[in-house]
Amino acid sequence: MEKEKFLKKMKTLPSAYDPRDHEPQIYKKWEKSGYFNPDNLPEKLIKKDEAGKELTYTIVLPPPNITDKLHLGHVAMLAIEDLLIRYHRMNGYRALWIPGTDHAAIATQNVVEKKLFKEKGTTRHDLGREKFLDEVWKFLRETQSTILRQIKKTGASLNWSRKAFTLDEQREKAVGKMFVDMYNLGIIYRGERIVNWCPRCHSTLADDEVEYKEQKTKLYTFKYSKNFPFTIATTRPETKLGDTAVAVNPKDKRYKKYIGKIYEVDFVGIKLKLKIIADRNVEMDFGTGALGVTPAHSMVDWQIAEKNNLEIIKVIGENGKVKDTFGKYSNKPVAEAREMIVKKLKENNLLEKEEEIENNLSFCYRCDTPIEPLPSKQWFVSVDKKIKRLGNKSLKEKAIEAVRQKQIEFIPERFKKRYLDWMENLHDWCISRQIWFGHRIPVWYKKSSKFKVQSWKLENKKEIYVGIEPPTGKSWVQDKDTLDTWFSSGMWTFSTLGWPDNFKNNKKTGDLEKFHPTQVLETGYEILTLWISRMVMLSLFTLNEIPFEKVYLHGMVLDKYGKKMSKSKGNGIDPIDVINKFGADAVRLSLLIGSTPGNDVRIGEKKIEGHRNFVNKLWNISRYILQNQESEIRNQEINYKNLTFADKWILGELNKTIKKVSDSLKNYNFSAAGEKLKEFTRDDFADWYIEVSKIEKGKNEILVYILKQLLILWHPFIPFVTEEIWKNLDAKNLLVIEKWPREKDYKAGLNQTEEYIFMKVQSIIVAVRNARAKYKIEPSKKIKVIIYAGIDYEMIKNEGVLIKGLRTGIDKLEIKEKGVKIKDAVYLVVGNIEIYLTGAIDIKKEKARNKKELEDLEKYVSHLKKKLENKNFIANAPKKIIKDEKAKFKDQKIKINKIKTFLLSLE
RNA sequence: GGGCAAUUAGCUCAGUUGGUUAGAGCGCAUGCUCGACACGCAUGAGGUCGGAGGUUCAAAUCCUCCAUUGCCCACCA
Repeated sequence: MEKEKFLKKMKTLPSAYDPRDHEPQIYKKWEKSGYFNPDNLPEKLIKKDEAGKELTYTIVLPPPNITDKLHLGHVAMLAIEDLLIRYHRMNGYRALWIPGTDHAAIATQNVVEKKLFKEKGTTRHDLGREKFLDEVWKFLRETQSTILRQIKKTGASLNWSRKAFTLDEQREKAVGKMFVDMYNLGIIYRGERIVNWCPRCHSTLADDEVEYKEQKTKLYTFKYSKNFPFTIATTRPETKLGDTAVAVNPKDKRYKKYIGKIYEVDFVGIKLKLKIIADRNVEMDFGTGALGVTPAHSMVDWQIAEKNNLEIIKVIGENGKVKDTFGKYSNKPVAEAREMIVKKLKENNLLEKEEEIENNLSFCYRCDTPIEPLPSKQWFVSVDKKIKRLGNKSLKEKAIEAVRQKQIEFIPERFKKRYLDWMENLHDWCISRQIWFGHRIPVWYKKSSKFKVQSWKLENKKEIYVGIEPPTGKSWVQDKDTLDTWFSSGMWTFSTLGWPDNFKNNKKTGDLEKFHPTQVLETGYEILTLWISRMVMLSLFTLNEIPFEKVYLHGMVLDKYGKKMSKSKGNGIDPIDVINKFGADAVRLSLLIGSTPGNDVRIGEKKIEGHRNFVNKLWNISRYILQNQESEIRNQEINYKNLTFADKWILGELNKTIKKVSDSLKNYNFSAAGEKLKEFTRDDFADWYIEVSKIEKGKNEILVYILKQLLILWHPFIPFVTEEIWKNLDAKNLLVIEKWPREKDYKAGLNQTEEYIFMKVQSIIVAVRNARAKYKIEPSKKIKVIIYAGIDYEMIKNEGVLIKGLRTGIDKLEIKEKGVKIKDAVYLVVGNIEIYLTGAIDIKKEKARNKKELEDLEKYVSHLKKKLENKNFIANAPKKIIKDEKAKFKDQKIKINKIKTFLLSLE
């Protein structure tokens, strides 16, 4: 009769939690509540600092590319950030998490270009700039909502009303203002730099568009002329027409005497003036150890030339041919010029050696043409120019200082070194890109002028106009180039908070005042240098304030074989698939647990499945409690006067868990926090306390209380299922805004001895329960159990002292009890079980059973006792004695847990 | 070439400033369908912590060297 009633009750909630039935509705409910917007959070939840100012907590979402589809790396990022945001929201902060997308100029342009070519066979040059950009925007309108929609599926509590895009109107304003400000201060200037030029595509290539290939090339060893004292080696004789120096290693004894000298030579009919200079980048072992410096056509040589103020002679033009100022070599294609020069050298007996070497050459990723490094006019941000407003420090200095002085901290710390190393070697930042999609450079030139300018100082103000709004009149042409995407995303922390409108007369207002600097920037370590450094510099430049206090770097998400996930390999896990299959909670948990900051994480479906199972476990815990505890008890206070041993213990464990979880989260140790919660939920609460509670059924407000606390603690990790259970508990508010539990002293925990004994008792109680069920013993009947606290559970079981009796039947327990000598027993009651714990043990009897082992044990125990009791004895003991002591027990394979229990028994 | 990391159970990984017995999940073995949960429960097997030295009363943890793997940067004239 009673059983039927119970089973009927059980049917109201399904035994397996199906996320698909709940997640979409829950997210809608959250959005409707408005709590993702910190302005809407209830006043009474918000904490204030000593000055009476409300606490805020801000994270900007690293904007995914607008054409992206969600991958597991995104989900890892979202899970971590959502965890931080939800945790702080529940802790009384006005927590703001700003969503947005990045226009990802190069990537997006490439996608559209490829698509156009595939569908219509047209290139962007066929279309022209305006029509091509129309196509890009058309494409973006189709794709842009995908990533945002997918982000919502993960449960991310982003403030959608503050959504931003790196190329929207507000950001365009910010970018323009930044450029103009920097230009006016001389931080932005125009200069030359070597770029990767594809003579076939007639365009520059970004560094990541260059492909390197091992190739066999000829290395020529030659003398420039007869009057030049030594030979040099090159794979590109034709560029030697532009040499202005020869570099050697300063340590190289062979050439030391030549350093500083200038030679005028006749190189295959062309006059060159060569200075011998020292540079430690020159390898003594390569070639002849002497390097002909061609500033205009090699990256390294360019740097050497800059350092040594060398003249720059351009030999090769954008068409891949020699320029027209080189006599008979003029206008010859590179390969032809090379042949001619080699031939000439041979004729003059200047070619000493011709050998084949393996060489790493750069090619255009699109057309496989060898790259021609060429100098080209570009816009730069100076990182070295001192800025008055910043205490006469440069951007570089400020950005280094902020980290050195620990205004910005890295998690994990090792990335601090990488940041500083990179920063210290930082050269001026080239911000112009020869692509069409992006923020167009806000510079206009007079149509008539030829902008032959080398640096900002030489700009003729009448010929150039720099401003946010275009100049009036038709005589102006805008610069064709666009800005590096990192220029706009580098402003992300403050451009999303209303800069420049919210920054008047050097004072922050509105959101900018409230939420900047942000607290954490959480992103993948691969963009540490690309993005983070730029954000630091731009924020310091314009606000003279750091953009964020902490940088948390997560690793890459790899497949279960440790490979990068990619579609072409077919090894990728589509997060949307697994979210549908296992639920967003399970996916999030899989990415949070078992991963540590800065380290890559491997993930396979099996892992997600395991966490799905755990989520289901939590569901069933609540299902059991909900069905057994009537609603009137759900808000009842705990009566601390009337606690059982078990109650005290579980409340004590809960306190420890709250502390451990809170501490771990504060230290960005998400995995540890999650694992501790899992351990408490399953091992302590479900497998033990709930089982014990079944012994004495009835009202138990502690069950409900602990469940509620658990839901709060779990919520930042697995928001959906916890919110759903919370709803079933007749809670008035959404769990999103529930207060995080404080670690309290309930005076409910156990003392150390009690705890130790209790740990022992745990398994016995479960065994009793099992035995009761098996032998159909009335729940009301009292059971008396006697345990040797001094003996390990394993020993008890093996030796069949008491537990075996329990497991095989209560009757036998009674019989065994007769032979036991009890003294100094501890008595306790759990439900209807009376437990006597005794430290007494009949050593003689045990000895007889296993003499050898026990002797060893006793010896070791006394040794340990000494060690434990007298640390000074150990500390002060001569080395030799300690070593002898150790040697005595070296070969004994004694399981230490036996020793420990023995130790207890001897005391 | 420069730098950073990793190496712990069959697999994937934890292991906070050196300190009682090196942990978890998965997998494996055995037994459980008893009133939340088989997406479950109980019990168990499995590790000389990559190798070699060193520091220390005490090392997975600190130092040195070596090996293997991965990543980042520079780029070979």
